[in-house]
Amino acid sequence: MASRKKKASAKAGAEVFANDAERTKADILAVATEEFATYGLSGARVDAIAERTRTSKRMIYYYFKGKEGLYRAVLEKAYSEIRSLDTQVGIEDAEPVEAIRKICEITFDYDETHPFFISLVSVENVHRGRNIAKLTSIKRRNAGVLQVLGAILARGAREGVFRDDVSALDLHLFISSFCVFRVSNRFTFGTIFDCDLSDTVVRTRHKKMLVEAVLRYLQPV
Amino acid sequence: MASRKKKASAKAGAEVFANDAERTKADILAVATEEFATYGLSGARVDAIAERTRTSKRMIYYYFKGKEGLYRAVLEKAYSEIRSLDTQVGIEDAEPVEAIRKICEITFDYDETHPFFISLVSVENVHRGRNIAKLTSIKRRNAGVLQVLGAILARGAREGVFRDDVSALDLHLFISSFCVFRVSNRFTFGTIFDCDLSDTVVRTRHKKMLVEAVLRYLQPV
Amino acid sequence: MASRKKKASAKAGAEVFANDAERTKADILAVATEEFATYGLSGARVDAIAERTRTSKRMIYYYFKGKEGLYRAVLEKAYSEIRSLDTQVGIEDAEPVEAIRKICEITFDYDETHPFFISLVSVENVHRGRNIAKLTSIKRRNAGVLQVLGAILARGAREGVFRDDVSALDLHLFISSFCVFRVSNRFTFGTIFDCDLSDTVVRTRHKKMLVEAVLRYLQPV
Amino acid sequence: MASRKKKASAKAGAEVFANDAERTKADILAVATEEFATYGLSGARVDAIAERTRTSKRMIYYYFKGKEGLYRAVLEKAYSEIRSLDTQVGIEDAEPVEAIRKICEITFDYDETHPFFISLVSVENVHRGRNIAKLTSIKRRNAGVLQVLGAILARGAREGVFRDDVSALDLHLFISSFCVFRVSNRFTFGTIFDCDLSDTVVRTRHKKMLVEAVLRYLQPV
DNA sequence: CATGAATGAGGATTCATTCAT
DNA sequence: AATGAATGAATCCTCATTCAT
Repeated sequence: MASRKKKASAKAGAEVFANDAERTKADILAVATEEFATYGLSGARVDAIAERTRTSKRMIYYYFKGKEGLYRAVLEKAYSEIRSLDTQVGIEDAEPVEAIRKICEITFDYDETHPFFISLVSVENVHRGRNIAKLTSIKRRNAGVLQVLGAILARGAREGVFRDDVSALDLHLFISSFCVFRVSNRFTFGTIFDCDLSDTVVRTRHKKMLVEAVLRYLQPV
Repeated sequence: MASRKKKASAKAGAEVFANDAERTKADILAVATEEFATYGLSGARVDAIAERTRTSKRMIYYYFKGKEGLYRAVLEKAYSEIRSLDTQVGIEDAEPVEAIRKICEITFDYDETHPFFISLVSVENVHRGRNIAKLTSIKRRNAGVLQVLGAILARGAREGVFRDDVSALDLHLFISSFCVFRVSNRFTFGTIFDCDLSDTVVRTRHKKMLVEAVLRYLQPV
Repeated sequence: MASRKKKASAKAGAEVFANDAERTKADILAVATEEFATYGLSGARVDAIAERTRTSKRMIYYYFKGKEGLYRAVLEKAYSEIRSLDTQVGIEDAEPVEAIRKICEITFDYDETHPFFISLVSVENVHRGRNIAKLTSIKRRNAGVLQVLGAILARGAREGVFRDDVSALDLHLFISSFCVFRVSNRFTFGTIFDCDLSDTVVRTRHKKMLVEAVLRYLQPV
Repeated sequence: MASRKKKASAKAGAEVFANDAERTKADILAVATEEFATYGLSGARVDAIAERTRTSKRMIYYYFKGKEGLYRAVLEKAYSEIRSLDTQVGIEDAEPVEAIRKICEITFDYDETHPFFISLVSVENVHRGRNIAKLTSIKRRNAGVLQVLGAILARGAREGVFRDDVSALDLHLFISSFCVFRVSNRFTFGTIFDCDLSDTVVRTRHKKMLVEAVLRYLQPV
């Protein structure tokens, strides 16, 4: 009955999922992402995930072996979705200053619109990155930003618009810090300082602030 | 860390603790801080905390009512210890540029040396700041930084060394982002980009980077 | 007693239980009935119940959510079993005096043979009927006696054998008082007055006493 | 400090309590009576009792040895207070019919106004009268009613106003049943039959009903 | 691929009671 | 006669996981 429905809709929009199995897995992952992001690794409940899924709890074990397997799959999927960010854009050809501005803005917007991902990363860090260490695929893919940033920095330095003593790693750290922190710590920061970081006005101001700070920092002396 | 300090001072000057009750509570809090920071709210085990304590599990319930009560007490204590940071220093009288440099460095060093506190804040944010919202004392105390920063910014602007369109809130966010992120996300960042953010050389470089970025950003146009 | 019956019928006709789930639940309920009746709501031990069951403690939580859920289920089942008492009999057609005699005797015998039920009701009253208030099914079913009694009283009055100023409610209270009290208070009463209310001779005498008292009370003036 | 206050007031109104000890004990007993009546033997909490008392938890152990000792003391006190009922009255000299009417009404009123006592008796019966069996004093005192009733019945029979085949025990059971049940089972009865047995109109009607039923039952044939 | 029933092991919490002072 | 601190032993409950079908 439930499977019937799945098959029907799978055939209707056949372009996305090859088959039911993939759909089921994706469904579980989507729900699990939310659960892990909201309650943490230990706080997430397998039962709760199963309940909000089209399928049964048994399927989680069938596809992901167990809770930790599911968590790792969630983590992997979350990280795999940012990859596109840096490679797709094709900003290496743009003017250095513009390229940096673009990267800042894209990063800022991505983090702003993906709070579950940010939360997931927090969770993983609380657990000392034990799981991400095992997912080598993430490493391979995500380290790509550094190439992009490095190329832009190099060209900027060559063209005399950027100083030449800033590493791609440090610049990425700088940009990420601001973008991630605003989202990851919005609750404690918002509570303590009585402000709403998700407010549109604030968001716009902060995006501009980031770009300005980064570009000023990169200016040659 | 907090536990280290506590025990040391207890031995150094016996006058610190009025009685055993306070000692017992402090002991529990120190251990719990580590546990919650390491395993998260749900991941922390009351049994594990009790075992590493001078007292029994029963005492945790006697003094803190339950796991969540203990967590809240830990949170409160952790936040109460930073208060000193901004007020004690007395940097309001220093030259604006020097004052800002000092604040950046103090913040950087504090976060660097208090990873459990940083982790605790992450945990609290994953749980959407539900607990910190109830601890009004934290709010009162910690919002003090803004006064200090505001005064320095105002004087800097008056003296013409700072631009006048930067709010204390935004500046604090900027500084905190970098200092906190380096610690809170050191595992995922370190793994993905194959670097060790706790390395002394890196740390020194980043501290300098922060000061430079902040001061450049504050420069009048 | 309830457990006795259950097991017997389970063996007699295997069709009674559709599946193991129902059997497991019934098994737990039977044991729990005894435990709650004997030790009260707080005095009953989930562990003790589980131990005397075919299944494990975990199942109690699986099926009944918790101790209180189990207690409520026990209460509901106990009350659902009396329903038959009044409706099945079909005494509405009998001669009024005979009908009343019958009802007195049935009530007397039912209470006499169901001490666990009587005890359960005591327990529930000590807890101020908090749980029964939530079980609306009980209300619906058990209030049926009043219809039966009312019809008999009306006919008796019409035929001139009963006075016409007695309500079904009061009559039911009258009958129940005696039947229930004899069982519910047998221990304190028996101890204080050195008598055994469960003795066959006493029981017969009291049954006769009840009928006589009720019929005399109903006589027209 | 607290003891000071007690002594002062004890001296002021010295007529009631011989000393502080007696006052403290009475205070504890009063609170415990309510607690045991409301929550049952296992449901009552020593902490809860202590908290509502002028003294500390330690005193409960000092005076009553433990929870069960306290419960027994509560039981004993509750039963000792009815004693007066039968002996004080001095109705043996009244006309038999009037004497019976009086006894019915006194019993009815006493139970109606002492719901904690009634509840306590229920609790004790759920626990199979284990504790009351140990309190021989209760037995001695309370069995006195039978003498009184017996004397009245005998005189009534002699005077021809009562039948001569009714025992004092059975009559007492009859009267008690009604009076106790109305109070002890008011919650379940009230819920199931949607009525309020504590309503003044109902109460008056039931008191009259009891007297009438008893007197009719006692009438010679 | 799918499901409801079942569970061992562990986890949080509570309780009556005692101890040091 | 009194008190705050402390506690061992339960007691209720939950969780990730597996089994029978």
